[in-house]
Formats: sequence, C-alpha cells, structure tokens
Amino acid sequence: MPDHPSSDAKATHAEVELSAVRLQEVAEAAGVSTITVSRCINNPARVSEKTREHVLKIANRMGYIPNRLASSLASARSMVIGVVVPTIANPIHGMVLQGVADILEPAGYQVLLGNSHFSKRSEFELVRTFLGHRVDGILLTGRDHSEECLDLLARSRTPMVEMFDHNPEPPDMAVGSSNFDAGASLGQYLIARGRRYFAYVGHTGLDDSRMIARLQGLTKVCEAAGLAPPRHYEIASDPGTGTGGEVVGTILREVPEIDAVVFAGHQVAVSAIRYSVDVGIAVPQRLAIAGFGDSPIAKWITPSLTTVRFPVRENGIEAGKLMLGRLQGKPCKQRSIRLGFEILGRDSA
Amino acid sequence: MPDHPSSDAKATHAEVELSAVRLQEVAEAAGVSTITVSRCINNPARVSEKTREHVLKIANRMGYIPNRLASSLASARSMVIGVVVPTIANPIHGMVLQGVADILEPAGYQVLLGNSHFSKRSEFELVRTFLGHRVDGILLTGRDHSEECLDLLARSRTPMVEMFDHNPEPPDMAVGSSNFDAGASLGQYLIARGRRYFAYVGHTGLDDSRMIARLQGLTKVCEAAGLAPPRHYEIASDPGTGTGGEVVGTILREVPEIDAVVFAGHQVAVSAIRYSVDVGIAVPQRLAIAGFGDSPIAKWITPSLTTVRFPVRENGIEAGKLMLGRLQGKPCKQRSIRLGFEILGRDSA
DNA sequence: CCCCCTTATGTTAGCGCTGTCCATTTCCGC
DNA sequence: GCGGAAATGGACAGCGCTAACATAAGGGGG
Repeated sequence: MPDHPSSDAKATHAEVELSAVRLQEVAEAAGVSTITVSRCINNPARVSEKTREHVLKIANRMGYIPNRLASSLASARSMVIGVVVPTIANPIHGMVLQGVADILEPAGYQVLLGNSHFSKRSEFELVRTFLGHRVDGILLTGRDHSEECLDLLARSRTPMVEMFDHNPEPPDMAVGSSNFDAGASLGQYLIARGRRYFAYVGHTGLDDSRMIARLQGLTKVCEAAGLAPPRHYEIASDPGTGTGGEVVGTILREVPEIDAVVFAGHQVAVSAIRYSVDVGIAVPQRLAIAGFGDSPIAKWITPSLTTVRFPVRENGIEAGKLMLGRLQGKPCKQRSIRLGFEILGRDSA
Repeated sequence: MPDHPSSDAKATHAEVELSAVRLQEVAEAAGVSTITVSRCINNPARVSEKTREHVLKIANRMGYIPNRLASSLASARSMVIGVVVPTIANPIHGMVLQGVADILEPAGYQVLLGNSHFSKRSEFELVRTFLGHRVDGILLTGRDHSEECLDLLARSRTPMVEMFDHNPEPPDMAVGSSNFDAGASLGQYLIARGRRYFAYVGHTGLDDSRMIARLQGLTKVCEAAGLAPPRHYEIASDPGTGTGGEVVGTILREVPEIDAVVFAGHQVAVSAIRYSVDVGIAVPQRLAIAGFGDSPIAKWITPSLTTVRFPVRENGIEAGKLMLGRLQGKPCKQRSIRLGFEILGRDSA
C-alpha cells in the first residue's frame, strides 16, 4: 500500500475507469477553469468565440466524452426520456418508437426503453425505475394506468405523454386516435353495407383498453341502429400470431346468423380470412371480416382485409413533439392531440 | 432572499426537484447511517436482517426512490445497456430487442435505445453518446463498424456484443447466424432444384453488410457449380415496403434466361410474387423466387415464399446472456456464438 | 481470560460535473 | 478620464450516492 492515504480511493477508481478524460484535465490543458470548459459544451453563448474554439479543439484532441451522469446529477437534467410500450416485438409499437426517436434524438435526448407486457404492474415498476434514472420525461402507451403509477408521476412532476389513444382529459398530455370512434366508424361502415349480426374477437390476457374501446364504439352503433350488441369472443393468442382461424368456425357454429366478425387486430383477421377461404366460407358474401390496423399482408391477401388504419408513426412524432415542447418550456397549445384514422374499405367486408 | 448564504444553492435545487426523498432522510428516519440504507438496498447480505427490514419499511413508507445517477456516478456502474439497431421500425429488430430486454430487464438492467439508420457515422455518434451515459455495455447490430467506433469501444473498455451476424473473430463478443452460409445454402437448395441463372436483388443506400454476405455466399455456390455468378440488382426501397415487383419485369426483360431471383428481404420477395402472379409469370415454373427472413405473409401468399428463417429472438436472448455473463464476471465460455438458420422450402422455388 | 476472526455499522472522502455568486476586464457615453 | 453596464471567467459548494477503511461488537479456541 502506498503511503498517500488521501489518494487511495482515487487511485482505485482510476484503475477501474481507465483513461477516462475528465473535464478538469481538459481545463488544465486549455489553461482555463473547469466551468469554462463546461460552458463551452453546454452554454456556448456565455463564452467568447476564441475561448470556445480553443477549448473545443483541445477537448476533441483529448477524446473527451463528458460524463452525463455527473452532469445530470449536478444539473438535474438527464437528457433521457423513458418510454413504456406493451411489447417491442409488435411492429406497431416499433413504428411509434421510431417516430419518438426521430424527434427526440436530434434534440439530444436518448430513449430508455421498457416493455410492460400489457401489465399495469410492470408499467408501474418501469416508471419507478425510470424515475430512479431521473428521466426528464416519460411516454406511456395507452390511457389505462394504475392509480399508484399516475400518483407517482404527479408527485415527481415528471412530464408525461400518453400515446396511441385519445384522451380528452389526460393526467398530463396525450396523443392518439379515438379507439371508440374507430370502432363506431367501422361498425357504421359495415352496417351501411348491410351487416346485421356482429361478433367481436378480442384477446384474452391482454389488459389492453384500446381493444375494449373499439368494442364499445362498435356496440354503440349497433344499439343506435337497433341491432343486437356484438357477441364478444376472445382468443388466447398474441395479436401478432395468426391463429384467428378456428374462432370463425366456432362463431358460425354457435350463432349461424352472424354475418360480420370484427377482430381487434389485423394479423388475426388475416388468418381468419385465410381460414375461411380454406374451409369454403364465402368472404364477404356469407361473412364479412374486418379488423384494426394495417399491414402489407392485409392488403395482399385474397380477399383483402377491410380495416382501420391508424397514423402510427405520427403518434410517436406528435408525442415526441409534445414532450419536447414541454421540456423546452414552450407554452403548450393543447395538452391532448387527437389524431384521426381511416376506414380502408377493401374486399373482405 | 434568506440570510443563509450557505444554503442558497440548496434551496434553489429543492424547489426544482420538489419533495424528492433522499437517502439521508431515510437514514435519519431509521436512525442509522446513510451507508447502511444504501447497503439495505444494494447489498442486503451485508446488513442484519432486523436492520434491513426496519430500514426498508421506512424507505418504502417515505416513497424513497434511489437516485441512480448519483449511485452510478459513485459506483461506476449505471445498470444501463446501450443498444444500437438500424431502425426499430423493422419488426426484425423489434424482436431482437425484445429478446435482449427479456434477459436484461429481469437482471435489473435498462435498455438505452439508438437508431443508426444503417449509417456507420450515426452508429459511432450513438456509441459516443452511450459512453457519455456511462452504459455498462453496448450491443450493436451486425459486424460492420467504423474503425473509430471500435477504437472508442476498446479504449473505453466497455463490453460489446455484435448481434445478428456471425463473426468468428469479434472485437469483443458476437452472436448470430452466418449470412454467407445462409446465402450459400439457399443457393444450393435452388441449384439442387434445377435453377441455373440467378439474380440477386439488394437495396440501395442501405449500408447493410448482411445483405452483401448473403450475395457472396450465393455467388460462391454458383461458381462451385460452374454457373454464372448472380446478376446483381438493387432497388431503392426500404426492405419493409412492398416494391419488389417491378424489378422482376426488368430482370426478365434484360436477361430472359434468368430462372431464379433471390431477394435480400422477405417483404420485397413477397411483393415480387404478388407482381409475378398478377402479370402472368408462372412461379415457380418459369421463375423461382426466394428471400431471406420469414413472416406470416411469406407463408400465406400463393405461392408461398421459399425463404431462410433466422432465429431472431434468440439473437437478442443470446446477446443479452453473453453481456450479462460478462457483467457478472462469469468466465466466458466463448466469445462468439454461432446460431443456425433454416431453409423453408415452400412453393415459390 | 485474551487474542483473533467474523459480522455489523459508521466515518470519510470523493465520483465529475454545474448553479450561484463574485471578480475582473472591456467598452461606451458624457 | 471616469462611472457604470455588459461581457467574460473563476471559486466554491454541493448534486446524492458508494468504495474503502475504521471501528465496534460478538464468539470460540487455546
């Protein structure tokens, strides 16, 4: 052991974090104080051009990478945004995330990602973790959150945007299309084309309020048209997998008068079309099939799928913009942005 | 202004970070030192059970959320892993990421996400940013990185895993299937089924070495079989969009003797099938069509697509495990994990 | 009964950076 | 030439936490 008791700890640390250039080293090399180097990087306007160029050149030459942990700790801004999606394996959320990143990354923010697996409990845990990382903002998917989660968010005063669902009175901010309206519109479209007996197929075990809102919208227009409410079925599969076929058989066996099946997702709807064609159910003559969400396969299958297109990437972009506006202290025009949707009337209904 | 000059800064900070409970407050409330509280959370074994329970109960009641910025700064471990993907909008990378997260999140690590948009320059910038955040490890997609990027990684001694491509001699660690071998295998499959004149369709502007490796593998088996090397075409579209049709027309017009087209992606291959059927090109009789990667639509289109399936999620899982092993200091069995692939011989070739 | 070893907790000194306040310099009009 | 405003740079303290060392307390064998 060396006989420099005061530098022991430092020496040990230096071994761990080998050769990391610190602000102070740059300052010494440039012959200025540390705060000046800091300002050259974070607040260039407060430093003369000459000094700035000189310092930045040296910092660059030394391969200096500012330690954002220290910076964040001292300034209480982390330049990190936490994003919770149900599952990143679903391309939809991938595209939302792409929109988010396309706005946030150029502004210098990084995305900290978490998968809730459609569980409010996991969402809460992720929010807790994100707050531990002192993220500057949090984006959540949907408008259905646990009480304690919202409470935590409110108490921590962390900006939050709900994405991918419409919420006229969000806890903080929100972006998305109305799933209720989408369900209603699709229902109207089908009713206008002569459908009278509906079934709606959701997914068990996915605590997804958007799929429920779609059913509620559909139910409303059924009632308004004096029709029976849609029969509600659930299948135990991921929205991403193609196992929507068998349920069609079940439905027609149990309630033969049903002439339209609306699926909560598009992949399952496509697999239902595939199944129906295979077993000789005429689509759309005998049975209309429709879904929510679009994909190449929905367009290319025969008959092509009548479905609802949501502006997916826009969700992410608008959410990112909303967050950015808040973080930059701009006056917020509106807390809730309502996005539209489009009924893609194709061959299956 | 209050007359406590020494507490001015603190007061201002407190206003910003309203009501954040600190370690010290918990310690005072529990009647122990700060380090004891810290240990209760991070190193429970080093504290008696009685103390731990008592402290954790109080921490919980006070709603204490440890500040990981401070923790990371002091301990030089951030519990964050940086992941770079070309674009998260591509479901493939979404699934890889899901695999990564499924391993890393339960172990207490968070994923910091970055999109390189297939640009090595962006990848480098992201790595720089990640290092600024002092991530504990970095996952990159593919094995094609800029010199300065690898240099930075090596100098910073940050663990790194290359995902989604096979690299027998990685800079640090690697996981993936050999794209060269996949190209070769698909070529052999097609040659065995009587194909003699190949075209390969890649994507312009996507600096994606995996697609090139596939072509090289295909080229090798062509040469080995005494055939002409594949004619190389490129289309200017995302792999995700379905614009592979027109190129088939071009190919057959320019080189009518071509009897097999291999696409670098599956979406474009599917759209090529769709196009061919529409314009009356007999698939596979007149023209074999094959691709890389699988999806429901590849299976369901008529004729269904002959393609190569890669173990996508496994890539993420194995990459996560490799990283975790390194971070936990376990002896590393192998630095490079070779994953397989599967030729899905279907109707289109 | 003392010593050494193990276990439990405390003390100290930072981790690398930035906010605040203050000192100095520069520049201008009168 | 002088007072004062504006521009520029610096000293200091502290963000909230943990590594390392120090100390205290218990426990068993010689």
